[in-house]
Amino acid sequence: MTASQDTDERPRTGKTSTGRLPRSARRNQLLGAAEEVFVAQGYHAAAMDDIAERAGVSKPVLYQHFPGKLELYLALLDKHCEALVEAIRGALEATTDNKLRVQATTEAYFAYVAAESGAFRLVFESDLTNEAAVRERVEAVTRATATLVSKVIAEDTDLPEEEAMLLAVGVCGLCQITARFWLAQGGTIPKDEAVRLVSSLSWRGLKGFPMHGGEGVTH
Amino acid sequence: MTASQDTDERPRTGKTSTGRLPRSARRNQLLGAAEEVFVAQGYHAAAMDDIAERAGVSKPVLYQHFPGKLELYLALLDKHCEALVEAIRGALEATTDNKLRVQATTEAYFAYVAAESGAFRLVFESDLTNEAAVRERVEAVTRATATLVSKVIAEDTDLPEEEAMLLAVGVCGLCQITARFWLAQGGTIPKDEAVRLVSSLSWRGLKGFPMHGGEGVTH
DNA sequence: TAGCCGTGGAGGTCAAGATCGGCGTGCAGA
DNA sequence: TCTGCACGCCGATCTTGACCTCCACGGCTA
Repeated sequence: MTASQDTDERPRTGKTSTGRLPRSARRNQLLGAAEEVFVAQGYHAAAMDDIAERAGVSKPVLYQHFPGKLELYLALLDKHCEALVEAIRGALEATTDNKLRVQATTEAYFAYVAAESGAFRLVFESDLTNEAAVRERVEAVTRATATLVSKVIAEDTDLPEEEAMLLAVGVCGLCQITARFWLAQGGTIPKDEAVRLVSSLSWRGLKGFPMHGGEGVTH
Repeated sequence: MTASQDTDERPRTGKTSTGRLPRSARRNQLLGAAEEVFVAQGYHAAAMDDIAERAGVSKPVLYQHFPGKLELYLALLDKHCEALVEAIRGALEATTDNKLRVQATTEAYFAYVAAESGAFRLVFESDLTNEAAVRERVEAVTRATATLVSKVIAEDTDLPEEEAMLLAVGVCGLCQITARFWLAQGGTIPKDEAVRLVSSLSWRGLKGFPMHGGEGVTH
């Protein structure tokens, strides 16, 4: 009946699985475990106990590496925000043909969302948007990606800056939403087909706006 | 400096402001108070104490009208989900000209988001998406609106059902994302101008897909 | 005027974030 | 090889905060 009768068979060292790790390796392992738990359960439903258990360590170690739950979450969020922005930047820099740019950007969104870790949920489906730090980061991502796209739009159209920005936000949002829907559908449409459809929609929509020299279609 | 100095002038009874109300009126008032608090603070940060205080009643009355916090939230969510679907349905039924349909749908999204209550946050920015009941309702909204739109798309194109659905989700998402961005910008672009831009983007994107009879543009 | 019913403030419970003393391991030096 | 030391880890606990009910009070009806 005594609760301390847990019959722990510790092989010989006393550790459950991974044994003692150097500090940076342990930190990375904790980040990995936290990512899995946060992605699967969201911020609020994820308990620090869950993360510690997933990593095979006890709670105090978690607090020896991160000041608190929020900082742990922000570390992951920053990492994946940066990854997305870089992916979009890469897609836009890969070519100067704007049609191909649209395709590559759409492809980048789909690849980001399709990553097996599911980490896109931290950015696009966070349940901590009330926290100022999180909201600020998520908005910074949309602002950064949309700014990259809007520069391209503004290069070839006569649209004022704010309007180009609105369209850029729209195109990025279109990619994001459709990619998430496509993923949630679970593969009834092949990815390349979905990318082709969405980039066609974006490209035909964009190329109709007035261009330098008046080549644009008016309506 | 004391926070409890709210100078409540209770007219003559013991009630703070509204006095005794019939049951349905009280319920509506509680829903209104809950909506304000949930919109302003999100689900998790909102406390039942806050809602009761906002309504000028005490907590037990809240629990006499709603079994718990979740049910209160779901009641509001259902109300505003239904309102959005009906608005989109109305926009699509207002005409048979598809270009005007796109404009009206976009306009409906902007109007929905611009509503002074800010209730769109319950649907588009909920921080309770891990809760199955909430997730299910939010997905039902996107499914319902996109289905309405996809039927229109499928009427005039040769696209298979799944592809039309993907495009419909995309167009709805485009409206939703741009409307929210436009609102967050706080009026640097007039609403009509934003609607015009976004609906141009959507319409030009959509009308290029292959139509019955082969009139569509191929790429 | 007497009873009833709804309201209000104070409190219970519990989950989850955050923390303290003890233990065991591996290494440095003699 | 033996011994002392330092470090990383763990069980057990504290505390906070939020959801959810119990005893007194005052207006309405017969």
